[in-house]
Amino acid sequence: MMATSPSFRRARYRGELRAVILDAARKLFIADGFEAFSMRKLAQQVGYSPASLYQHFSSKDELFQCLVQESFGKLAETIRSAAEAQGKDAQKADPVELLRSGLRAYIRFGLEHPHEYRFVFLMPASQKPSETGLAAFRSLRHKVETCILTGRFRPVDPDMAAQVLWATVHGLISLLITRPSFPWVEKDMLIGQLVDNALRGMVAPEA
Amino acid sequence: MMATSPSFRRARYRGELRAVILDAARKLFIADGFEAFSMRKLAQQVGYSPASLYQHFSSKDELFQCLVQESFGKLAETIRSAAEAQGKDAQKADPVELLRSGLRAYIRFGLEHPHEYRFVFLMPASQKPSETGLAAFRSLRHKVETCILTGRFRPVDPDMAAQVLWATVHGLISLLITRPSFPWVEKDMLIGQLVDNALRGMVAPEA
Amino acid sequence: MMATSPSFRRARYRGELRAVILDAARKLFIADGFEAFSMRKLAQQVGYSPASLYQHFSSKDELFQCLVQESFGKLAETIRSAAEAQGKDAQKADPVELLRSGLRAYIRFGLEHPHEYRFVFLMPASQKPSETGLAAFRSLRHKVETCILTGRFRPVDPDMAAQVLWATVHGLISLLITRPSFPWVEKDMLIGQLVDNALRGMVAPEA
Amino acid sequence: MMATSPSFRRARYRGELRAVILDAARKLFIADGFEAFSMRKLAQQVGYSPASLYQHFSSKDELFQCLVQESFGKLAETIRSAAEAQGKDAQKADPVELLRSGLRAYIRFGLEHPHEYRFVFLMPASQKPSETGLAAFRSLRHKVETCILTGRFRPVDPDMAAQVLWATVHGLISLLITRPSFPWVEKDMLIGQLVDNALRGMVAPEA
DNA sequence: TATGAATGAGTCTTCATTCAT
DNA sequence: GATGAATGAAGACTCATTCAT
Repeated sequence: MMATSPSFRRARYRGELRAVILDAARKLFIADGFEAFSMRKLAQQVGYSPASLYQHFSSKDELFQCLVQESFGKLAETIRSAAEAQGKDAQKADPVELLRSGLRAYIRFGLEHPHEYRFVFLMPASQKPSETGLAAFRSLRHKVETCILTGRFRPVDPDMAAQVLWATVHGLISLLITRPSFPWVEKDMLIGQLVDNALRGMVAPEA
Repeated sequence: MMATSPSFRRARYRGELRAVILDAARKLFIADGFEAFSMRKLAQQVGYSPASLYQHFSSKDELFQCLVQESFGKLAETIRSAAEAQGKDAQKADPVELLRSGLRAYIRFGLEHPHEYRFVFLMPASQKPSETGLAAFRSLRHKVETCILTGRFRPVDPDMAAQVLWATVHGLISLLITRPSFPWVEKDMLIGQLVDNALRGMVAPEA
Repeated sequence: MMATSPSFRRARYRGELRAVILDAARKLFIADGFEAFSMRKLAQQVGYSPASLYQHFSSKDELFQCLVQESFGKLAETIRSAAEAQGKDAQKADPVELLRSGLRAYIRFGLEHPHEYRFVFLMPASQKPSETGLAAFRSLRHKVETCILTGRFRPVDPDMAAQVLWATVHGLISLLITRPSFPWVEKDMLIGQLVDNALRGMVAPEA
Repeated sequence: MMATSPSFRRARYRGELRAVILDAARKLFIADGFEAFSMRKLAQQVGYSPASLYQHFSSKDELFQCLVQESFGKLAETIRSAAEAQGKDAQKADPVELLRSGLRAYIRFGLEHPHEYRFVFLMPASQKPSETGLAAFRSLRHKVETCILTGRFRPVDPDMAAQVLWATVHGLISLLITRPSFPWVEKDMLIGQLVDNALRGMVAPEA
């Protein structure tokens, strides 16, 4: 890696270092796993002394929390932009379709950013549900509510329905991430079927 | 605890020690988490010297793998016995109902033995799917196949359907385990709805 | 504290900073003890960067020596002013009473400025007796000499008598400072008795 | 030092290591002071790896406490044996003389074992007065009481008198230890005078 | 003058593991 | 079987200090 070359290091702008360190940290977490991560290794990776890291992050824990926050931010951003993209024809469009594409976007994000997803959902987490996390869930529930209010879904508790959907998609993402060597069927089809199946179970039978 | 008393130790039969050690190890994992586990603490818990453990397990890793195997065994056994319990009237009974109660048994096991489930599915796992695991999955797929062949399910790829179901229930278990502080709705209802919803999405529309 | 506000800092005159730093350093020593003191913490307390301190003190050690000097100065000043206060009627007054009040002033200083006293006498000291220290001792010896020359004290070596007295009062100060939780009797009485007893041992028996 | 030679090390008997480590630790404390002491240096001195020390002492602090205890033990033992040595003719002997020789023994111990004394009285101590320490003080107070009850001392509070005496002798010891370069008068005479003077101040005037 | 960045040396401590007894 | 002793490697983190800006 060029990262350790002094000339490269000297070129870094002010304050950029936090980002550089965070990137390297993420790589290490990804490569070696949560347990194998150490400040020493990170310092080596970045090309600095271990002590240097502590000028940018007060502790290993703070650094890790930053990583989680970043990942969560990306997830939230993805969800939000996906929602906005469809916001235009939201009124005309079938709310079930909106929900379907939202769920797919969520799964896609998880699979395309497995490490971010890991940070957010598959790691010894700070126990309290973050406000951002709750906001994301509320957004999902809102979509579900629309489906129910418009009669497209059976009349069920929107909280419960949203939790069922979240659990469903989370299950697929986490299994695909943590069991990559399982003989899965073709993934896109699997994703499609999982989402379709969950929604099909919710839609009200046509009069 | 009496476990550390010499007299108690002397009473142990040969080979029994492996079990004693494994039990203590599990307790430690449960109590302190994966990261805090160490051979030293285990030895102290058992009442032996750290060196002694190496006469029963060649390494920390082997010990851990044994723990995983044990947990997996319990899971497999639970599933199998649940299946057998219903096997008698399997021919008469609705295959969808068989499947439903199987899925519920799986979820129940996960929630009643969160640590076992954690060992099997939520830990930095040895990557190859174990034969026992595949067997368990095949058992699930078999039930799904029956549903399809009897026309109770839409005609879909049984592999895919089984994977969808597995992901669905796994998602709920893992979220309930790792995010206990999320404001979940009443659990039994949630479980029921999740399973019902997934199955409802699969059953063939009545002619 | 306002000490860290830039506006406050800007108001400081040149050279004043040394004093500000020394004051903060003393506070830190007092609050956290000698071992916990560090340049970093000092810098933080003062509101400057650690590097800044090195423009005012060449090293941690120099800074510490300054602190000791300061403390010693206060002690010397206290003793001297106490002596002067009684200097007026020195000729009429009983020299033993002068000595008594001097010793009491010394003890009082130690107990009222335990940290100063600590700096001077209870810390890994630079080994050579400072000139200031010797001067202070000479002042004590002079008072003793007067007692001897006027026949109020037994005819003993004034050096020895002065050392005995110094050791006696130092012992009380240092024990009271370092063993605050010992079940001491009432302090003022203890001080009075200690001084009175030492002097009583020295006065010549009345003809 | 031979201490690091393997052949020497191998010769060590079981359990002897604690003593070896403690001795080396004391030397280090003496040589470099409390602050400069580190487990690393100790390990190097003893010829072992740092980790080894932790099999004999659970922490740096425990090791230090052992050192203090040992020193205190020696002090207590010295005092006690000195008392016993005179116990035979205790009834006939002048109680003041008993006290005098006790105080001298205490000072002698402090000067002959300055490091022990340092550990016990001149170091950042665990704050509560140890039971052993209180016992030693009570023994001193008892001697004082005898002097008072037999009319040899003025009728004063024995607690206060004992504290005055303790402070007096402690002052001399600690100054002689920490200020070795001060121009002291001849030590034996100084000791004699200090003790005699303190006692002289306490004895009741002859009728 | 002040400081952000950097660091080499050092802190205590824990770990899994080995080996002679 | 069991263990006391020992260790190399690693852990997070702090320190006083320097230097270019």
